[in-house]
Amino acid sequence: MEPITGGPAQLVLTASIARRYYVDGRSKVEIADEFRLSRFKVARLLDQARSSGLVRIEISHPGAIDLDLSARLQESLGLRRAIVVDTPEEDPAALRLQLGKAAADLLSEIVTADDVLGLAWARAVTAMTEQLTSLAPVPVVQLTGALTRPDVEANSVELVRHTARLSGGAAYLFYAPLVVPDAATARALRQQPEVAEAISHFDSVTKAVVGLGSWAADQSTLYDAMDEKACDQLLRRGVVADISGVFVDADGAAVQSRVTDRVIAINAEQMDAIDEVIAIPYGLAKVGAVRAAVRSGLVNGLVTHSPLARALLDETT
Amino acid sequence: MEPITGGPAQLVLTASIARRYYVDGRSKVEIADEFRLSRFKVARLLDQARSSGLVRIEISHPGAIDLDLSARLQESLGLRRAIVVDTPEEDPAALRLQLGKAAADLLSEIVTADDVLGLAWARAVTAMTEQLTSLAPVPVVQLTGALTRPDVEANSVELVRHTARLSGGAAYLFYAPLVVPDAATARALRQQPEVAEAISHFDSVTKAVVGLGSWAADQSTLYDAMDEKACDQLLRRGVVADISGVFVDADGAAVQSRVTDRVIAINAEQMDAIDEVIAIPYGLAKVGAVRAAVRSGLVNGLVTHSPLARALLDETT
DNA sequence: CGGGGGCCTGCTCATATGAGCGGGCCTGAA
DNA sequence: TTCAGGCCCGCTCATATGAGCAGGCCCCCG
Repeated sequence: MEPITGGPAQLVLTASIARRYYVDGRSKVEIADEFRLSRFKVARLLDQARSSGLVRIEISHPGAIDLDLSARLQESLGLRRAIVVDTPEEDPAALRLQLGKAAADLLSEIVTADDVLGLAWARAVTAMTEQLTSLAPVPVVQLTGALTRPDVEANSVELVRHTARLSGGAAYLFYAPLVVPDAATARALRQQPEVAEAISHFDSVTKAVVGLGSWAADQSTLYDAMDEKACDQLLRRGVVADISGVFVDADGAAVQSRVTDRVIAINAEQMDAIDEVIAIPYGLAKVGAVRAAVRSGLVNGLVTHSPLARALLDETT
Repeated sequence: MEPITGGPAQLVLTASIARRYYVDGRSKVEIADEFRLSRFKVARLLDQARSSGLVRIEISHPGAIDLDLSARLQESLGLRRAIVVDTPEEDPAALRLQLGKAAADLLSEIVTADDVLGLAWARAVTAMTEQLTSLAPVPVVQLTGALTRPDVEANSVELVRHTARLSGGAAYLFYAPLVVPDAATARALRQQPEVAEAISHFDSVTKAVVGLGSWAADQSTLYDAMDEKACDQLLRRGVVADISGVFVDADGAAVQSRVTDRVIAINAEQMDAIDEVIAIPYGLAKVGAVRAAVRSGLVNGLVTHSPLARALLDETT
């Protein structure tokens, strides 16, 4: 891999050839003619140049997206999409803004008129919709109930309505909380016309953007909204992440529990049927949750920031 | 050249493909299969990646030689050889040491048993021979008389003898000054058996290392050793460089003059017949001299340092 | 609504390239 | 000296690649 070449003339020759080939883009045959060598010799020198590290190839671009890291993350985790925003930012609100922009760009690029878009409630998803400036005309389906927190003004309904308006497509939205105290109430809510209507469209959703929380205090809006008993029960069942109301353990298996019945949201099976499910995680604390979500296969697209991306890659090693 | 690509997903896709192609070395067909694209699409994305600057290729190596600069210098000046040592060093003695080492490495690499080596007197050439550790067995021919200066202990005879001993080949050397007061003395000296013997071998020399001075005070050992009148005469004739006793003007034309007859050294025609003539210039003051020497076609190999190399490239632009 | 014009796509076919091979040469050991 | 081993070279032949082209699509303008 690194035995570097021989004498200085050899080195300079190799460098000249590498320049001609890689920088000037000439063919090996042309180079061979120019230097009076056989094309085989040229090919061998080029191999040598690469394997000895004499030629270094970097992939970079001026924007905020770290393409190389994105590509590596995508490949390493087997994702359909990965966008890594290169920022040292740590403030959650500022991060949401940057990731929201990247996710919005991604969404407007990949959503076509044939799609049906599903949106779950999450602050990051809200941040994305706020940055969205154009979108193919598609139906927009609300995937989860809303959580209203004192520190968050937007709610899931606004999010869906706003996106549908921008797109010009139909909106399937409803007013209901994400989690209710008991299964019976949840069942009753699901019977509500608007809710039932939205749910009936879950099967046709082709692309979705979901929230992704680590199952711990301050790492999941759902965790923070739920009673301690239920949280603990799920913890005991091995839950490490919630994907907009779908609980998964470290192996990526969806966890069913009584709590599941109290959630007004798309279920694991329905989510699994969606072609592209994108999450926008940030913060190093979410490493485990992201891994679980990706393992589950439910989430196959990520928009995140470089520190988390690096942590994910490191863990893989 | 720089219109960079479209959406983020597109960008990441392009980056992934570039990684696969350039870093992993897969073929375009393989990549096309992997990404479910036509090979044409892959080729176009790669073209785009390169032309947009997304893929950057650098040529570098850990040693002291700046390969990229060497290759560019060689190409730009149309040289057979160019070795650029990357050093900020300005002290002439230290520079000679470094360049001598590089030149020595070069010489031991390119000299084969079929060659006949010619060596002129010059401090840089002396520095080179001192660094020489191995050499194919070849005859070594002294190309010029010696100049003895109070600050230089080695002389051209030692230089040739030492090299021949190292090589194991025959040495053709003689004791004579580089320049004498009048043409008659020079003629007489050339009749001397050893001198005549060496001169008779000039025609068979295949590789030579020569000195290169800028025709000005302190920029040429020969200039400093010569009487003012002769110096001025050559200046008026447009001489800007002396190549071990061969005078050339800014256009690279060899200048004949009465002074030429007083020099005991290889002449322009003989030097021109040598396959490879290497000089080891240093110091920014020599830019013009190097250009002239290269233009003349007499010198077709350079071992120099990065500041001078850059100056030469700048002038060419 | 109808018709260019530009753009993207994948094709054909000639060319460039890679894998693997056998021959010549150099080196080191007997 | 002779011989075996390793190395470097350039060949053959199958494969990969590039240039240029024609069809289809979308968008914009009339």
